Amino acid sequence: MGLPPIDLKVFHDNGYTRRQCRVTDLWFWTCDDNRDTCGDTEEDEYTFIGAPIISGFDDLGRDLKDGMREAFISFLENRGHTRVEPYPVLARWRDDIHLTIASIADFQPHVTSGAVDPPANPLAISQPCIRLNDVDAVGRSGRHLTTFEMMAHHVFNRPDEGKMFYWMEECVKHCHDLLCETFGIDPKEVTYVENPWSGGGNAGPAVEVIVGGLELATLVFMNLEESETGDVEIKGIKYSEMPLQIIDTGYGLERFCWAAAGTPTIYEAIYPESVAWLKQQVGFSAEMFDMSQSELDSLLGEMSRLFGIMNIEAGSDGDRMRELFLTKLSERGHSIDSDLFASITEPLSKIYAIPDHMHALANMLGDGLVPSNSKAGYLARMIARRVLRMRDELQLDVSLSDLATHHLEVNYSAERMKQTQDGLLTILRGEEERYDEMLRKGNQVVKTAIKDIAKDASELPDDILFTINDSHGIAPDLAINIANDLGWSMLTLRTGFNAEMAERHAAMAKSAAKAVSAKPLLAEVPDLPATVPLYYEDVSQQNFEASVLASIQLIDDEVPEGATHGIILDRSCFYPEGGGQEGDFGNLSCDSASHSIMDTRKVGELIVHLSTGPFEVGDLVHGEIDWARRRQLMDHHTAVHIVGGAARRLLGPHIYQAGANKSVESARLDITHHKRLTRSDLDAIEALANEVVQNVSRTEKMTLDRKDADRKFGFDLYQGGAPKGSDIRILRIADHDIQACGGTHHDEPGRIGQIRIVRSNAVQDGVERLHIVAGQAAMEYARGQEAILRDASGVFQVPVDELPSAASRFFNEWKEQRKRIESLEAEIVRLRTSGGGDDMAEVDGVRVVIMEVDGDLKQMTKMLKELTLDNSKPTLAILGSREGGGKLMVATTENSPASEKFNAVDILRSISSHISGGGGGRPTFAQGGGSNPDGLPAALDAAKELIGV
RNA sequence: GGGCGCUUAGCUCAGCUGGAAGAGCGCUUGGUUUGCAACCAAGCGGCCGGGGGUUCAAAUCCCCCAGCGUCCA
Repeated sequence: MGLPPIDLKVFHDNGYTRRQCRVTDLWFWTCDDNRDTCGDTEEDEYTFIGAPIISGFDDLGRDLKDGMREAFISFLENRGHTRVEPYPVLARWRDDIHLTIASIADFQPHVTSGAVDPPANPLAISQPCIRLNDVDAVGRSGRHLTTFEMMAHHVFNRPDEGKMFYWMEECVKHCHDLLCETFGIDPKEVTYVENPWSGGGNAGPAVEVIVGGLELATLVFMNLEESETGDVEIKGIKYSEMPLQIIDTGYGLERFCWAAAGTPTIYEAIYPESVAWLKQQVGFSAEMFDMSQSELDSLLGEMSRLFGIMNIEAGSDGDRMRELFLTKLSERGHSIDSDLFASITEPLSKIYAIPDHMHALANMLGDGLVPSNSKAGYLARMIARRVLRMRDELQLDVSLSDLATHHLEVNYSAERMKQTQDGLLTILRGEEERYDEMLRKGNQVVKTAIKDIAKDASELPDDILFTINDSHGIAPDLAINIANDLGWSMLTLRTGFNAEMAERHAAMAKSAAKAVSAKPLLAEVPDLPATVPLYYEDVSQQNFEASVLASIQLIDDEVPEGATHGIILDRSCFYPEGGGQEGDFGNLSCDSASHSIMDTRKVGELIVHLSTGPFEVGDLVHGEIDWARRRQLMDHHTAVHIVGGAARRLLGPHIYQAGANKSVESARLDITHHKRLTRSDLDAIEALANEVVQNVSRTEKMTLDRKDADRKFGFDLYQGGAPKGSDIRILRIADHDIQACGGTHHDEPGRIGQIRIVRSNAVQDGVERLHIVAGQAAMEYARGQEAILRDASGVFQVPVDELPSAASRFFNEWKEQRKRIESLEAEIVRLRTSGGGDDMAEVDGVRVVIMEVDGDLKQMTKMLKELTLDNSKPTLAILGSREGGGKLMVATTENSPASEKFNAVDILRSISSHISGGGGGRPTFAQGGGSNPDGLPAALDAAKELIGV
């Protein structure tokens, strides 16, 4: 069965009745007796355009948003909710999404799974979000945004534990009171539409709150989880009730602002200064279209009302929509043709989209994101490029960083930014440079791609357009523009091409998405209590006693040579591989057996020792870890934290750990940064890191509940990835670096001794990998480097400090001498062929040179050039060499009696059998080789005979 | 994480159905010019990113590595 109807006292108390929508068939509640649609249909126009439906707000833009947000949250505070500060827009605490797409995302997965308590309960928040799914509709639909704030009240109920804060009845009442009392909305304008929600394995009843034809809020009551035996069915999937029952609401801050402002589009309500400024920069005005201002205003107002009922989404058929739109417009007394329509909406949609995109960029970069060619960074780059493209199409003479400066000034609240304004602008300048470079290269790419296409062609082959887009970043319509400018004036882009390309990308992504699941280490994971880790209590503990709980044959191929059994103990001070730190090695022994431990890994909460042999369950064993190895791993791990902190202090707040690895030989730390690091950057980081090693006497370690950890240190804690579970282990190195980390670390940084940053390389755009050696490994690295220098200086016979100059001198001399040899070889050929000796003859006015020489094909080529390139001396030259199994080359002077009389390929073919080979080439230049160098004289003799000399 | 592309003279790039390494700009010298710009002529300048393989022969085809770019998750 499906969900029962939502029938609440609050509806009846306010005179609402339940009806079925004539258009959508959905059930809804209304107090307007004349209403027979749910409010969100193709027949329901916006009622608030030019007639604000929310009262009490006179501002626009940032002030309006601030006022609206505050009104919302303080309303809920007065009703027992706790205000919670917004989370970052980069969802660093999650490994499944890059961006925060909803307020509930803040609490997934740990709070919504029940593992961790929420920061407050019930709570109120206004969470900045970014969604790029509908990016194409932004600016065109009048209401789509890539970035918005989702205002929300959330409740996490545990009825089984007697914790039931409130459910549907109270939730809808809060919502209704807020709308109709605080914001003074006429209840007749409000409809509540029943529309069950499901996604991600959960589901529940939900109510869409439609006001004035616009969906202002959604109230979701998530109390179901997917279950084969469930008794509730939604969209063909069965669900059953779950212990945690969550209220997930979402109120669109910007939509509330729009309804309060009554502007033609949402953009004018929240970015009024930017829209006005851009219009002025572009020169967008009524005169542009031969209209009076009032005519244009009236037209735009009518268009916005229409936008409300036109479902303009990404992927919808643009041509059909336009036709429909124009028809409806003319029904309302605005007869315009599609050209005029386009000339108004095209620039306008860009003027609207730019502030939205700039806001999204400010949110992302403000959170410390570095643009990149992959992952979250790519999303920022994509938005930046959209802005630049729109700017170019508007022919705006403003840089991206100028746009940002303006946006931050009029629309942004800088106290939200972790990144500095300077840092943000620097990053954007870099992005614009890249964009310019891409365009410049793109021009060249288009030029070479189309050079074989007929000038009067009307379409480009799909493959060319796909390749130009995918490999060079030039969108198909831009490629066509470029081609038009280059003289292929008939070319146009087929309608729907972009949609086809998107489909093609989707298909590619689908076929590439084959899950690579890790092979299990053990055939069967035994049901045992979690192994008690001893390595956190005392990081320097090297021995321990424990009892064997299981001894299981290893099945994975990916185990070290010799390891046969996985030993599970009740406790252990062996550190299992994790957090980029490799596992411990060592030894386990009891009275009857002793085996080496080749590696240590974690399976669930069990520490598995990879042993070279079995133990009996119940054996009491003595464990001893390979201390030199562990100590080196600790050196490297602690060093990585110190280096990361040093990089952040020197390079900026956007420095974030993007990955790390710590082995015995060295450690790697990947950091996010927008520029390549120079050696002097590395030197500075290295120097600061070593200062920390010397000056910070102790590291601080603590374990906090997740919600306390979040509150105390924020989300920069989770640099090493999103940790699981509710307890967070934290390592703090003074104020230098604070991170959640499950690795083993020195209590005293000084024990590391020294840190060297060996080199850096780019692991992807925007991510730089630092190669680090610390402690003993640093020493060994230095020794190794010195040995290399000694060996090299031994070869050159110079002191180490003269190596660079000696090497460049030798290299230059080598180049010069190579050239000298070439010219000498040519000289030898000249001498041997100038005197009229055995090597030279003449046949019908053609000089014939047949001789054996030294050298490979390349050298022989030089000689041939010497012989045949002089047009005043028509020559047939046949050279042979014994090198590499025997080589033969035949050439004639081009466009001369020699080339008319002799065919080089024929001559070569007829003599190459003597050296058991073949070859080919052009009629004036043939080359070949064989496997019988001793046949060379015979080949040359045969040639003489053939020519007749 | 996956796909695609690029790396050739100081710079920007052709050449890549394997067969004599190119163009434009810059540089040097000479010519022309009162001088400059422009123009003309000649010249200098190449481990064709690195390493392996296939082949008589690789800038060109195949594999690996490095650097860079780009599209998509």
